Amino acid sequence: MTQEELFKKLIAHCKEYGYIFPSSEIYDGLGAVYDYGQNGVELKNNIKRYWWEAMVKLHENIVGIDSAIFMHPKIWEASGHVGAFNDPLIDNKDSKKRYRADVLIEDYMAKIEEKIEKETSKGQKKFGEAFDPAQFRATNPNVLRLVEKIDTVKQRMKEALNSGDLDALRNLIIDCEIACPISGTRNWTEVRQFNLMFSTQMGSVSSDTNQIYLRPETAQGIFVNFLNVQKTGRMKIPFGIAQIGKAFRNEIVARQFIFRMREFEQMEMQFFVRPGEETKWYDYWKNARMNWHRSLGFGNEKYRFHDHEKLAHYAKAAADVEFNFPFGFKEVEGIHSRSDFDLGNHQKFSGKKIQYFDPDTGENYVPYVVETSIGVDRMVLLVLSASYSEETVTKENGETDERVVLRIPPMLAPVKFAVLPLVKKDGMPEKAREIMNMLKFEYNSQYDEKDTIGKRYRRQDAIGTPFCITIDKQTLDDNTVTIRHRDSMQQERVAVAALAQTLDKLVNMKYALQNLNPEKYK
RNA sequence: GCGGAAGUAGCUCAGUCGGUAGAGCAUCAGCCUUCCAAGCUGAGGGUCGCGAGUUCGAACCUCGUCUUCCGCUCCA
Repeated sequence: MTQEELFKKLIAHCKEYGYIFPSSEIYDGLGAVYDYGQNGVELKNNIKRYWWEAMVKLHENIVGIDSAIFMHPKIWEASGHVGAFNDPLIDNKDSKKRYRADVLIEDYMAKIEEKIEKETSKGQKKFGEAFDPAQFRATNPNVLRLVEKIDTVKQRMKEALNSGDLDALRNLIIDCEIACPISGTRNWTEVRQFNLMFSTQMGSVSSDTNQIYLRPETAQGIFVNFLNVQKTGRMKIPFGIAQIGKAFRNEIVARQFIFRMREFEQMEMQFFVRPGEETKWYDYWKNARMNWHRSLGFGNEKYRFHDHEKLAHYAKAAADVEFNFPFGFKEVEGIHSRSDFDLGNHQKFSGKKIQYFDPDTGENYVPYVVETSIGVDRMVLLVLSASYSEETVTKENGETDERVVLRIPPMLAPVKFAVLPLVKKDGMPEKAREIMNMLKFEYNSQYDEKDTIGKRYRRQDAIGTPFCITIDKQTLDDNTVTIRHRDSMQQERVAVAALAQTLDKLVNMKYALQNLNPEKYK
């Protein structure tokens, strides 16, 4: 089976077993939007809790917030999103290639620059040692014409971009006779504005509404609350603020199931450090976050770092944690050294002083930021694609059979165990209910008495339930049950009195968290 | 947005020459019950993606449209 087939099967499995449904399905769906079903929401919540506890609970100097999705429009100017998330795009009808209109024009101008260089070097040859490039450029008619052309184009582009006049931008491309580098033709579509931020209006009277954006990242909610948290929480640098929340991006093409969605959830932690110490903390968090990922036990070889060479507008250094998805190594988390870009810009745009007085050094400064930012939905997909497996099992009579099993780490599994009476008679269902009632306050569980026991085991395998508690005749005699393990299919017999404790060891998240304890690395 | 493919029951699919829709699995109820699915009986479930057109008659032919998947383009 190819990876592509496997991925398709996984998507079908997610729908069939209540993990993920296409949004608005009865209305034919809504592109790149998905809903989490009864099992998906449990998995997602468990992932979020594992992250939150690893960050906030285990670190004395990290606290959480939950900021609003709506934010002051100026924030997105300060963050650089208004500038960087607005692209005028144009397609070549022959090659089917899409370009940023402003980039096409810039490339065109760069070519003219090259021509000027050529002219200049020609002049150099002609005049030899006495050649003065500045003088040449100011007088040579060819160069002057080219310079004038650049100035005109630059001016027209600036006007078009500033006024948002897309037709003017297209006319400029036509007038410059810019051709597609692939097809070589000048058969262009209209220029269209792609704004990656969703917008809406705030204020009910239409004449004085403000356009506001749905946040394209959660980080800014942390930055604008930096002073609030630092002061009210008496936080001392270095410290972090964590947040889990929805963000929205109007992706041009959103694909690959829940990997790239228009509405998605992020888990972000901004760590504020003393300038000059950012590299130390950047390395620390790269390490800490990789350990968190590896603790899930999917195999270290499935993860790798990808260090960015081309950096985003805010970044000084950036690395992705990549996971080997069915469609290749892809980013699940980013660790970024953001310098004082964000706090500095908010200081500038808001006019409010955003600084920290460091009692150790006696200095006032704008802290530097090291960010860890992970996609919740990508984590869900990671866990599901790493867990999904189709196995051949050999029966007692030698025949083979297929089973589909989600090997989700027990602490993340939506349903921790199922309680199953071996048969639906002789008081077994009653006994099973009794056990169920005893345990249901601790864990998510299911009761099932329909169909044969083997079929019920397979049903639980398919949703990833790690343990099945089976009540049989012996239970009624000596008050013991069997625990059937999902991965090995092995059974062990346990006294009902010891059941709660036994299960706790198997499914409680705290044991994994103990292994991540930052104190251990001090 | 462009190109390609596909939309029939919850799922996988069949449906001949145009003649009012079928199977298996799944679900539900009952029976039986032997610790690794597919024993027996019965039941529910579909405006054939949507809209026009051709026709006495359309799941099937024609046109349009929507959606999904794959590729291209973009990606903080």
